[in-house]
Amino acid sequence: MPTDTIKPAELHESVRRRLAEQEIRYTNGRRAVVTTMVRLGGPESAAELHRRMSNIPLSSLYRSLTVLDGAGVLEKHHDVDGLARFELAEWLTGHHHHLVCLDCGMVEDVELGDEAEATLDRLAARLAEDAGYEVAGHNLEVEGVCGSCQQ
Amino acid sequence: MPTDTIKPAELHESVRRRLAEQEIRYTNGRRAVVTTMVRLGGPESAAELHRRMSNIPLSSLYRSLTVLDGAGVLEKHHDVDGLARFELAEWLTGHHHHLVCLDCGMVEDVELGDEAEATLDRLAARLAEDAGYEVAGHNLEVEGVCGSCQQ
DNA sequence: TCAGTATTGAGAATCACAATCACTTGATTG
DNA sequence: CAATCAAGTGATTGTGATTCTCAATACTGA
Repeated sequence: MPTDTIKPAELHESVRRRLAEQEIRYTNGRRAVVTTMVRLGGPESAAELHRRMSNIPLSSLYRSLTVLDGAGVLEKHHDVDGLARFELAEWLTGHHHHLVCLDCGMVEDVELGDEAEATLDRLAARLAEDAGYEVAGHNLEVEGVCGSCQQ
Repeated sequence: MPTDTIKPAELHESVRRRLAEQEIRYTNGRRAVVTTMVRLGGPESAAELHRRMSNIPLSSLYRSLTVLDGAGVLEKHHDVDGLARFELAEWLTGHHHHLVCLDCGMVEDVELGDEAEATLDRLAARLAEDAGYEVAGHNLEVEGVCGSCQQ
């Protein structure tokens, strides 16, 4: 898990700076969201986050998530059921891909080795250029059945 | 666009068989959905489909989409906003990947060359196995800005 | 400290989508 | 060909996630 390697204090400082650039305050509520995201590590739904931070009202939580997403601190994805899931942005955690369990819906972060990543990068770039796109990024989603769902 | 190469008549026949295997009728409403999907080619939302088929009530459209998805004729994805988008399943159109425009949200189907696809396949398989997953498939999503959104 | 702006909390509103239910259609059987 | 009966449809209502509104509050800079 990429987030293992990040010290919370440094991360909060990075986030604070990022927000400051955009003149957005790093309030307690927002800090709490980031802290919880670090603790959980993977992409989590608003409902799950709320379960861990029941003191923060849902509406405020959603707003914090929106603000942090807009500021590039969080990234918003949607799982198989369309539920929104948030995770710390890649500039905080490192570039990674997703393993999705088709059975339980869990999403796991995985990193590719450098060589593999470079290959993928090249593939994506070629693909985009051929279609007249200006490349911004890529994400490989691998679908399968996770260990605990297999037996 | 992969779907260019498929004759509607054959495709309908394939779909009919697929549904028949599961004792599901290929009704007019369902056929209309498939026809519209072929015409549009890419992943489309229920709302967009409804715009093209305003004679079919939304509730019926949703049901048809659910049935066709369940039967494996359509595949359901979720776009950046969490909106569900449907497209013809890969066994009908061929395996492909997605180019997403970060600006207008449009999703385009793209095919990778055989060698590239094989490489990606290997990557995905290794990745999944290392994590104890039983691989089922993969999808590469390349994000960028499309031609018309660039200027 | 004061004014002005950003943020929050509580609740209502919205939106995509699923479920219900009475009615229709269409396949099957005699 | 008509009777039968399950599958499908349309209209409507329900639901759950997310967003909006607005009054109350907290910051920030002068």
